[in-house]
Amino acid sequence: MGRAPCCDKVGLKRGPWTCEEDQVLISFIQQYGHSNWRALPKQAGLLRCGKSCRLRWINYLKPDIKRGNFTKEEEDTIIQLHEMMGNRWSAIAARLPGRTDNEIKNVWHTHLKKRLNNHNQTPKLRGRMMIKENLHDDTQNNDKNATTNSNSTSANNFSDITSDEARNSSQQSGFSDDFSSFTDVSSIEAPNSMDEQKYEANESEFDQFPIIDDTFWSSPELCYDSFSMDVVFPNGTEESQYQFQTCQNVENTSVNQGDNVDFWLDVLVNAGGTLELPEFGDFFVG
DNA sequence: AACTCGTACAACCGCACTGTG
DNA sequence: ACACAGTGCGGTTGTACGAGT
Repeated sequence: MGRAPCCDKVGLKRGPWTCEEDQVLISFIQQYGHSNWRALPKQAGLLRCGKSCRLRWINYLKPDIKRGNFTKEEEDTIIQLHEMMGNRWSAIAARLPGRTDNEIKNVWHTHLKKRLNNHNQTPKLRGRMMIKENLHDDTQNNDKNATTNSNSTSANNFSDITSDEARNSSQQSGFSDDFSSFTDVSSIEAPNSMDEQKYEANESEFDQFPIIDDTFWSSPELCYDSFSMDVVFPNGTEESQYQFQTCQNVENTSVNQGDNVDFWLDVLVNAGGTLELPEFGDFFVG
């Protein structure tokens, strides 16, 4: 059985909104709010369906909507977030205050896709996570996945290895102007230092860490709650907080590459700290 | 001036998700 | 557990407008 349509289309107006309709909608919402979109047009005296009213309000009339062209920074952010999240426009819009998912979607299809195509190819997100120090205690996973050695030697090795990998990867992709194909996360600082414990992973352990490719964020085998972190770019000029959201089904988790993914993501969820990217080559944070 | 074509963006459509009875 | 209404989301379409011929 199909669902009933959201509104009865008979007698309802479609197409572009007029100034008068906008004014009616604005003043009604200012006065009564929009607790029920379905009932709103009738109450407001608009010959539109509730869905159309909601869309018009959210995408155009809401007071905090930022109009005008996207800045270079906003476009860069969209590119980065899109690489990370894919076509999850609402999630991307959540990171750009005043911008709507529809607007971002449009600007992606009309401007940014082209801009990336001009670079011959879309940059690939690829990366590995590594926790160096200052993390919450997690002794259960700690035994399995990390040592408590606070010496930074391994972290340096890690940087060397990934630098080479990054360079190789970048060469293979032939993409090195604005982005490369490797994301490297070398350290996380937890905000709460009371129960911190230092972790470090050696190279062989690191080799088993999950690669963060496109499927990482959408694979049904990798289902986690959301987590966020600050990413500091190596040139020190850009700093952004990235919200990673995945589906919520930890029950059916099965990770071929071992349990490390559980551990690291648990740590990330709990830490919410700062990531400092090592100093090497070009790279893309997606 | 008239026409065609491409671009930008607002709006629509259908499906998915969530809350509720 | 189920059905349904309301809402959110992403893909797609429609239309206005400017550039080119």
